[in-house]
Amino acid sequence: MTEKQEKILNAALELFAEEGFRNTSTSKVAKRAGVSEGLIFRHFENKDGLLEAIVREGEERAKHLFADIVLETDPKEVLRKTFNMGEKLNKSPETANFWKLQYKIKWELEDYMGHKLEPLERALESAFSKLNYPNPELEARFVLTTMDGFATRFYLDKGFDLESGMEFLRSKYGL
Amino acid sequence: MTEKQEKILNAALELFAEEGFRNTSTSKVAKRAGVSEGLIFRHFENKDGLLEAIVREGEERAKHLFADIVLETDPKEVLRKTFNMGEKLNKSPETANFWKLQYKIKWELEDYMGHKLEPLERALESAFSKLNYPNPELEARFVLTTMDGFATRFYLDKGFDLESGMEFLRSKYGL
Amino acid sequence: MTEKQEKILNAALELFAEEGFRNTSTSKVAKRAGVSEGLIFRHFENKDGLLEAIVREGEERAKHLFADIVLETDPKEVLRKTFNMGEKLNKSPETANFWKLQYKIKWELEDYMGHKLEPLERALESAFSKLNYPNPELEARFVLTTMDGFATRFYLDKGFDLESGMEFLRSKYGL
Amino acid sequence: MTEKQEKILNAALELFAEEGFRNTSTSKVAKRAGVSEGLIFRHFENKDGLLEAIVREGEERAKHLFADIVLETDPKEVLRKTFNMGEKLNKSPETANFWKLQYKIKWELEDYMGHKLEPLERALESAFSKLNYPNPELEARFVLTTMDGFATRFYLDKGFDLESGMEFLRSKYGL
DNA sequence: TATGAATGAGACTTCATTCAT
DNA sequence: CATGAATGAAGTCTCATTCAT
Repeated sequence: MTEKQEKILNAALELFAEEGFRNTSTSKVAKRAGVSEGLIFRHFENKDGLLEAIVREGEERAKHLFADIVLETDPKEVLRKTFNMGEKLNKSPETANFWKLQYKIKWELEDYMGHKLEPLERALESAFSKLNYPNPELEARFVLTTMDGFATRFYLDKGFDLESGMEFLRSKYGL
Repeated sequence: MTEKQEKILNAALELFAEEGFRNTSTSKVAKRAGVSEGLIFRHFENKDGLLEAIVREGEERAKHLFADIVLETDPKEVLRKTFNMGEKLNKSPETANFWKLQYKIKWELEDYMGHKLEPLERALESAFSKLNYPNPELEARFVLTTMDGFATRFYLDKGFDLESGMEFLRSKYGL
Repeated sequence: MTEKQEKILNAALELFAEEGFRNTSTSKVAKRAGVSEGLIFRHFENKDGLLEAIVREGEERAKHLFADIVLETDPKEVLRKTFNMGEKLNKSPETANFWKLQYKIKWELEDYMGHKLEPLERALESAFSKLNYPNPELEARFVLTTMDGFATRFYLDKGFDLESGMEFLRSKYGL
Repeated sequence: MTEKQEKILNAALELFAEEGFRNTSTSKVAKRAGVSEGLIFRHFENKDGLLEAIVREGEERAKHLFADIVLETDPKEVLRKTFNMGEKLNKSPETANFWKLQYKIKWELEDYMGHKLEPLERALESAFSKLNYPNPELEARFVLTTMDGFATRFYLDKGFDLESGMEFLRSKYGL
């Protein structure tokens, strides 16, 4: 990954997140990256290729984000770490932008990309099982979908306080 | 609203929902509506005007959808009716399409459109208050955001069973 | 066929014949036709669509050109008319351009388009048969391929005299 | 001519013949030659330089091809060798490709390149003169143009049998 | 009101060519 | 001699919008 490739990727990330994939022209990306438009196509083949590269990076980062949770064996700790993820999505403007884009993309691709979340779902399922919840599978899916709702709202509604939502979840699950 | 205006609006609704706003050309809309392209501009001024009209209709329909809940005074009944909304979003392919588009639009407009939900949020708040929940305001927002998460997933993940989610919520709230 | 469609077609014909299909940009065509570039695509869908339209017209004109020969029953007259075709290809600069393009296209499409010539080939075959030539089929193909060679050279070599070639053929076949 | 120069030339030859000059990018040539794109420009200056090199090689090979005929003094033998050229154009796929390209180029350059054929034309003229044909000059040009027609058709029409054409010519000239 | 031909700006993409390494 | 990243001009095509009819 050369320096200019990174510049392109970052510019694309910002612009796609700000204005959407379809709404961002490759020429805008090139301009923001300080690079000739043609270079985008040499490195990523397509405008779609750019998006793919970003999606792949999202999957990579998601893996890292989840690793700590998935490897945890103490069920309460699994829940606690899950509900702490909110902070991690919001560490820097770049990170926030990055995850916002991942959410936005889902609608442009009409693709749930649920496979990203599967390991996490299984970890939660196992935790709820250990905690003797009556229906661990549903409970796990419920928690994740709820957190998705919180994240979605967080990215769309500037006034929404993500942390208070997470705190609410913690109290619901007795943490 | 003349007959042709309706045809245009419906065609736009379908296409925007299927392929996205930016990805749908006015010429496609005209073709699907069986109408000349120019007519769109006579009636709606802009492509954006088309979208606005659709958004306005969404607000209208949302009002109707919520009216029954907002006017309810029995708190348990408020919750029950809220958790029954899932069915209403899915009555016909047209309705499903309509509400899917409303969700999709949020991301294209970067607008939470939270005001649509405000009356409902207040109704839930009041219900939770009557039921002596410790933090009715948070509880209300939590329920709505969760339902948003369920709906989002429902529209993106063909395999997702909305009704089982609603059933889950009902059991959580002892209904 | 509107007036502007014809202008586009004529401009394309001239430019494709002068500079080749691949070497001619749609913007050049539009400029020469005095028309916006987009209009080309509204009417012909593609740059290829433009070429197709021209090829179709070539087939049409070829039919007309051959009709008189194909309907002739006197074998000597069939040959005479065939060898007179040279003149017809050269009546006006436009006609010359038109047929030159048909020859040129064959190489860009890698397509012999032999079907255009089939009726003519059968007519010649029948004529040679009546004249008791030993191998009418080969004789017919030979004559046509020879004439193709003459035409090719005529279009590429400004100094080549097509009529003297035709005269030569006439004398070879005793006309 | 270094080894890499040859590789480039051969790759260009193949690709130009298969897909045409304009339709072949220098990057494709470089890839097929297994060479960096820049090297093409170091060795041939231009994309046009590549074509020129190929044309020059065509002239070289044509000289060799004709040498045997031009030096022949027996007129019948001149004709016989001329009509045997068909085989030589078709010895290997590479040779076939090479000559096909020479034909194709004529249309892209709008250049008859008749000078290549001049020595051959004079040889035929002299042969026909010795054989007392009434118009040796015309006869010679006629034969060559006819053979050109046969070759053209051979390269464009996969179903065309060149050898039967040559055989036909031989019988016409009593060989 | 309604049509659809026409436009012009801008989208994505390709490509010959240059140049630092 | 050799590479391949980088550029900039140009190419094909799309599309919202206008306008004569």
